[in-house]
Amino acid sequence: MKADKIPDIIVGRLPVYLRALQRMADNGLKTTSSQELGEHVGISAAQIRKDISQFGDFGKQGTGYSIAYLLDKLREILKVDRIWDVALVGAGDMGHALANYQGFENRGFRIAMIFDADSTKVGEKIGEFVVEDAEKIAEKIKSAGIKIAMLTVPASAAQSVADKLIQAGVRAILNYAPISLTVPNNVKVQYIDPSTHLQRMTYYL
Amino acid sequence: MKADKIPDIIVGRLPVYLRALQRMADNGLKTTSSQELGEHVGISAAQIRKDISQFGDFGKQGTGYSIAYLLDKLREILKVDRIWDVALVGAGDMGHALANYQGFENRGFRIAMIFDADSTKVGEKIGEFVVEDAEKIAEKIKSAGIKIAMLTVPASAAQSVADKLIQAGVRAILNYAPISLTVPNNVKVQYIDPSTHLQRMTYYL
DNA sequence: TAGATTGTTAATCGATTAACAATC
DNA sequence: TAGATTGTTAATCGATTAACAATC
Repeated sequence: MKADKIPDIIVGRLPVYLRALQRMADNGLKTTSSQELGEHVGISAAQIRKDISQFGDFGKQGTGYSIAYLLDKLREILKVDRIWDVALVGAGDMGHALANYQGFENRGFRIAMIFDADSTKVGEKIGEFVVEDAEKIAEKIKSAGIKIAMLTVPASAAQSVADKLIQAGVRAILNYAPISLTVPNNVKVQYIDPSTHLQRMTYYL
Repeated sequence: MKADKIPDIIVGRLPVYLRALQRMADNGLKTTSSQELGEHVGISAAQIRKDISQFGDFGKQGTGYSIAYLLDKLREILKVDRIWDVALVGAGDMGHALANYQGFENRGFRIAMIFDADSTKVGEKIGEFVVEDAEKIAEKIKSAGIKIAMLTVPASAAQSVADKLIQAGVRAILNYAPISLTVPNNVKVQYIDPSTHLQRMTYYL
């Protein structure tokens, strides 16, 4: 069955399924079951079947799911059956690590430009890119039609940079700055803050 | 009221409250309300009151919460009223960025040792640390009593390194490798995979 | 005191699980 | 055909919200 409005929590699990399936495909596997996929990602088979069935009937009774077919479908659903240009703002250590990161390849993303507000960093070469002046964010992002940005600036600058990005048309922000951003509800934010993630585990130690 | 078993989803929000409160304190604020805190972090006031009240009566009718007091309590609850030694495995770009990251200070963590399996990296100085041979993980982590590790190794090595870490006593893993880990249920894992996080947003573009 | 805001209850809403007919 | 596994339903479980008495 196809539902109209898919809960965020389900959408959030799809990339995890996608990643596991990509790995299975790399290992030469052709089919899998909700049971097997569930064991890989630590989610119940029932939930995986329910999640996937929100988008269509992609499996076959008796044999499970064709990995290649389900990969195609998930990529299409998540709109990563294309390559998205991503802007990176902040050319510090984290920005450098992301700029050199190979893990965006084949996952739907490509860093297209890097900005920094620090004039000593502007002009620096990082891989194939030259760091551009943060003053040019609005102009460059608008003319390139970029919708996705990664933010690796200090917390004190994050909100104002986010505002500028959104103003320029960005609709998805991956925020590495350790601060909650306030954004309009047509803009999505995901947070990566290692300290916060670690603090989610210390409670249980 | 104090509940015995706190849902994971509530524990997961506490670090976000903690971070916002720390910021308020840095800005010189003395008290806040569930309403105000909620606006900062994008969560309803009712939910914040409910979450916090699981652990005790930390607020005052009419005036709200003392920021300093609530900070103390949250740090205590999350067990970050101390400094945890953390092992970092993987001295690539991401490992370097984390080794140089200033954001663990005052959040309860300190990197204590860095490992890599690549013999050309062993001995390298990163900040105040010298990269140690991954062969020594078991021995060093056990003798230091380390419970927390960050994993920035390739996906292909992540599971076997995780197994070694757990064997040596690690109970919390922050995994930067783009792969789901299988761990016993007395071990916690948090995942940081920029591609996965980005894919959670493209659905909505 | 009057106003503000908590902690808590009950109602609502949403997510997960278990079970199984359908069917490959 | 016999065995396996899906998609879906209904039941259960859990989380969020709204409302308000208590009280600072």
